[in-house]
Amino acid sequence: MAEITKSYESRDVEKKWYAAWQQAGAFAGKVVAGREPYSIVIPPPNVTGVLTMGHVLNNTIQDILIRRARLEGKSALWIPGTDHAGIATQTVVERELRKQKKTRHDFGREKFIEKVWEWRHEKGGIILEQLRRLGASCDWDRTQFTMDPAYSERVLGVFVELFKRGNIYRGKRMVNWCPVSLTALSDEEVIMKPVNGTLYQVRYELVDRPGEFITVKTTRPETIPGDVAIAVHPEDPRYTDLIGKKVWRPLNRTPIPIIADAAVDKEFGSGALKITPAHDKVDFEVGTRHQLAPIDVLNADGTLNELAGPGLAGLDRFAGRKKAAELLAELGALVGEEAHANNVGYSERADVPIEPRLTWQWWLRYPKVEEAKAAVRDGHIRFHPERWSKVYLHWLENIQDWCISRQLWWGHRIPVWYRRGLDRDRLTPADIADPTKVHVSLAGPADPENWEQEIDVLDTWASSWLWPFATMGWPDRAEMDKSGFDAFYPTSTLVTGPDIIFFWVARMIMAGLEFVRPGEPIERRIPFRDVYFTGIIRDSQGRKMSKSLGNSPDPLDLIAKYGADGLRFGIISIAPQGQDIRFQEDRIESGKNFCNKLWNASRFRQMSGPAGDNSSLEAIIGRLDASKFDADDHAILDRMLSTTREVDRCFAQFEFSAAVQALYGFFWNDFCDWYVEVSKSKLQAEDTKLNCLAIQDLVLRQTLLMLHPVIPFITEELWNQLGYGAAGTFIQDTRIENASPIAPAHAMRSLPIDLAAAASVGRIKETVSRTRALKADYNLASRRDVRFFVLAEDREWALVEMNSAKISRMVGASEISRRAAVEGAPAVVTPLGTFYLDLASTVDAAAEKVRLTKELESLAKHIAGTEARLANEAFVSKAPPAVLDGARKQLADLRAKQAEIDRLVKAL
RNA sequence: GGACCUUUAGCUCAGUUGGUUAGAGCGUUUCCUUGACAUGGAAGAGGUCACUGGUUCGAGUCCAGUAAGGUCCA
Repeated sequence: MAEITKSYESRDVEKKWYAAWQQAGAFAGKVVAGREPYSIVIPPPNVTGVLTMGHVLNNTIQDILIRRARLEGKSALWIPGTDHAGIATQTVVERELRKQKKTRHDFGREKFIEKVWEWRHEKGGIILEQLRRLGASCDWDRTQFTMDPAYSERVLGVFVELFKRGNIYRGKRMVNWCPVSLTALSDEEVIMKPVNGTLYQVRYELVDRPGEFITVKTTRPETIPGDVAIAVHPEDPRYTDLIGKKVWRPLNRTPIPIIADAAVDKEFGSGALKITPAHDKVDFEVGTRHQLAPIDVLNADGTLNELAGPGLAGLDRFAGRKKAAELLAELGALVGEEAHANNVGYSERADVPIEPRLTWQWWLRYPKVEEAKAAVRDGHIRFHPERWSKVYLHWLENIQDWCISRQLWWGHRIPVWYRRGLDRDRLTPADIADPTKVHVSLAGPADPENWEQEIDVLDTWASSWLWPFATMGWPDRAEMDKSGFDAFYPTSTLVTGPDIIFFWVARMIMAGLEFVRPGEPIERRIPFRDVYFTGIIRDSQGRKMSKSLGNSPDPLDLIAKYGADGLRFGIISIAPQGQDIRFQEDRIESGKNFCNKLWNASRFRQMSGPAGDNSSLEAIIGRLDASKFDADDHAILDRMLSTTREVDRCFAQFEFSAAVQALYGFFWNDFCDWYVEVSKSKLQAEDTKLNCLAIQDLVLRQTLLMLHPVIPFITEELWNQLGYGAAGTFIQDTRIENASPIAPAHAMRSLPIDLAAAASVGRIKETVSRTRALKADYNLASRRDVRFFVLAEDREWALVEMNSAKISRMVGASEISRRAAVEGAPAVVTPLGTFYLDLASTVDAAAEKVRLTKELESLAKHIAGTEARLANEAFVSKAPPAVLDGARKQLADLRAKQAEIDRLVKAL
């Protein structure tokens, strides 16, 4: 066994073990008979992405779950992969081409897609490499990409199937158009932002009553050339006589009608609304109701077209807005302007205002909406924290059809072929359903020369919503068998952010219910049982981390600085369930320090004595000699068991942060600060040495097992250095004993824990602590040769005597002796008697009096409080006996202490 | 406009079904390089639990309202 070095150096250890794990196939998710399956699919990161702190948190949690499952003896599978991120990837590659002064059109669709693939093979998926650095134990042999041929076939197959089932239709409807990406977006990809704009008051002159006007308020004067009517509310008395009349449209001057429609809000503006069906969702509906043909005045890129008329045509929409206002002013039609704050939809990716635009698109009527609600409402799928289920249900209640087509090149090209020569702008639903006109299939038409394929591709989310089953070979039976589909589906836990609850979580649930194991019970068809929503990582000022702010640390820098384990431990310890997280680097440093502490405690064990037989739990327990147990042995084993129970509870409830804190407290405070310190005297005595070493081994072994999912590298290294596993095995090959089985297991292995003895440690600790404080008060904290005299009852003194070597060492005393009486020395009242500090002669009586009086004051306050409670008739008659007893005992203790200090003060 | 979250020590946060004197880490003050660890140890200071009412013998915890900050949806 090599000697453990003085401090933990993460770099080499991480490299060594990750390679060893991979080489041994330790992450392979295999179905093993008799082992409960446990599976996770990674939320596929964007193939253009690099590792962010959000990924660190999210993937650390997944790794914790999967590694814990392995320790529990489950067949654990974690499937990694990336998605093709249509817009993002296409944008990245186009940006590179622009450096060569080229656009995708210079290459054409086929060649451009080749370029994207080139980019993907060169630079895509860096993030998966970075996840390895973090220690993620994914089954890398199963890495998937949504554009892989097999995966693509599954995506397109689903399109064909949903088309057959009548869920998919083609329609010319208002979509959210991104004028930068030049594609439609789904509602979910539009972010509403408050914008300070201008509300323009524009008057339209009545055709048959020159000099009379109707005034409307609009934020978008540049769309006036697209106006087809002015609408008022049918019950608005101000306008009833005008309904049916015509007004002059001020730009591109033409008469347009005044119509009545209940959609108009009488309260807003003047109560009259300009109707521009091509550029507003509500207006489009109004226009349809009144059979008014839309006039589209915008080009796809957001510039105004010829229909906008001279002066506006060719301008960008924002320049056009200013220009339109100027033109209106010149015409005398602009009668006012006011500041106006409203919400404007922005494109999520390009961060520009979207345009409502009328285009032909493919739409999906979501399947299994009701069942998807039931799955969560009835608890087949559990959300953590539970409150997100409300958000989920609310979205499903108000669900809208999903625009699944995108005007991009990079993506799954929609498997629809149109008969050559058809006018695609005039296809009716009947035409679409007619196989002689429109062909929908995976294979394509048998006579391709007569057909033209749809040029649009599918929304990326229309591929990732199949992720939990398409990554496991579905629907190909042979592939499913190969991947263990029958065992691993439904997956166990999904770990993701609440920001994609609509984009991804809800859609996966509907997809699973629609396609997997039709006819079987709901719990067999859902894609996962638990969904854990992480918080969002913010900077120390609470701002979201973003590239533009530059406030996002590079996780790889943090790994270099603090180690992957330090980063993992740190990030988990600051990530409470369900809350956003303020990132503070010093917490990551704490993670590193904890690793070092673990390292050095192990080093201490190694230096303290020969390694015994550590090859199994039984072997270590076999080395224990219960007859040699003292209070500290009982206490540390008791705390080990209670910590195990607590960690087990935390895992069951997805409280990772609490688990890490429990382990931190147990290991640092109970084991290192106390047990290791008292060990130092126990190790001096030959008759207690071996038992003490065995206890250290038992505690270290169990601690390493509990910590391994969180900090896999260092625990693997120490596990091997300390010889807890057979040669050639990993820590994950050992079964962790969970809280539920561990207490009986230890009891059966004749490990009797004396709880009363364990409890006495509390009194010893307090005595040590108070005595040290007394020393510190007299500036003797660092002296190791102080003498104490003790006034104590027989029972108290017996405990002091039994533990005298430890207490002397912990306190730094050369001698602790019992006296019948002591005069004129500073003293402290402890649970084990009154300890007098022997200052040999000189005591500052006045200072000592001040010190003790202060303590008396504090005591008096507490005594008064407790007395008041006990004097309260209602409390005595209604409080439960245990609380009452506790209060009485507390009062008795406080009074005894008060009497003793009183005596000390008088003796001065 | 609707829904949800947050408010506890200088900072970041715990606080399980209401029950002894409200905890942790970091920071801070004093002391200590003693043989696991200075990435450390010891001792200390620091809180009217946002506010107002209510329920209760008892409220950081339950209820109602108010205020501030945040998120999502419209």
